[in-house]
Amino acid sequence: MTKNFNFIDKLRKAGLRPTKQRVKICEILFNREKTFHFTINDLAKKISEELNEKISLATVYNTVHAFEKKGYLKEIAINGDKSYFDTNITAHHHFYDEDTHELIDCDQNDIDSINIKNNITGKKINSVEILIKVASDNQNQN
Amino acid sequence: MTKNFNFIDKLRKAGLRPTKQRVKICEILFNREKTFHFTINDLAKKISEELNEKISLATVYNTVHAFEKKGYLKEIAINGDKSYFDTNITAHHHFYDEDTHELIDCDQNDIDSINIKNNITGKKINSVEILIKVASDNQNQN
DNA sequence: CAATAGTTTAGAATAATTATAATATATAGT
DNA sequence: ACTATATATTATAATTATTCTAAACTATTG
Repeated sequence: MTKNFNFIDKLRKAGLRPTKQRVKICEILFNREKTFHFTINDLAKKISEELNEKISLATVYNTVHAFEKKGYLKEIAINGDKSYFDTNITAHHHFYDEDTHELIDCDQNDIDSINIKNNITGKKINSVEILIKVASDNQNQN
Repeated sequence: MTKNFNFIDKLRKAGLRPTKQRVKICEILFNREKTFHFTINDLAKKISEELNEKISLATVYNTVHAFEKKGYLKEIAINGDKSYFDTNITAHHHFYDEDTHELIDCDQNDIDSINIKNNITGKKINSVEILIKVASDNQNQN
């Protein structure tokens, strides 16, 4: 469990107190190879599966939002009904599988650089996110 | 009111019964020059402002979703908390003003063509949406 | 180890959306 | 035009997602 020291450190550096709950959530979110796309609900479910303890939903919300504010998580643009978060905070894009409602990372290198010729005057561009919606080829979507 | 005939026709062609409520909603949505970005709530508010009648919220939901299914409206990808719809159903992209929470159309011509080199196997691309988040230049967002 | 500032928690409150079931309306067939 | 039937609308209830609240708890500082 040497990794938990990293999480405690990580939280401290962001000015967040390393509470038990936050460290646990860190373990679930950041102890993994590939990036993790999730809704608050997904995460809450994972917590009760992988941990034996239960963390209050309100705390999950608070923690995720705290992590997002500190840049440890990124909120992803998807059609409005749910809020998705992403542990991959580098600039990248997404495929959204409309059949399975799954989100898949799309490497920035898989898309030729995007050149925006016209910006809103007086504003600066904070981010450019591409969402590529895909679906099974032989399936008719009505 | 010659325009209402168009709406009745439009609804009929989509197999939707031209009810009073649907025609009214058509008037509000499609009797305008520039595209209209809205949440269900925005639309409901507009209805009670511009019309003297009141249409049940459930009907507004049903109608908007029926229109979306028929391709008269497009749902737009934004960070999860709200569902936005767009009367502009042509391929185009959006600026999202994080200061004002306003959505502005971005013409496809203002962005150099996007070339996606790697698709998910067995899937076909249904749409490619770009969201450009902007904010005031001299304002610090924490 | 005590004080305090920040955190967690259960549950209430709010907001967004969908379901329900009764009533009303549009359409097709006469 | 009239009636039967299918579909739509409505108010309200139910559901789901999210935020707020106030009390109990915990990490940090001195």
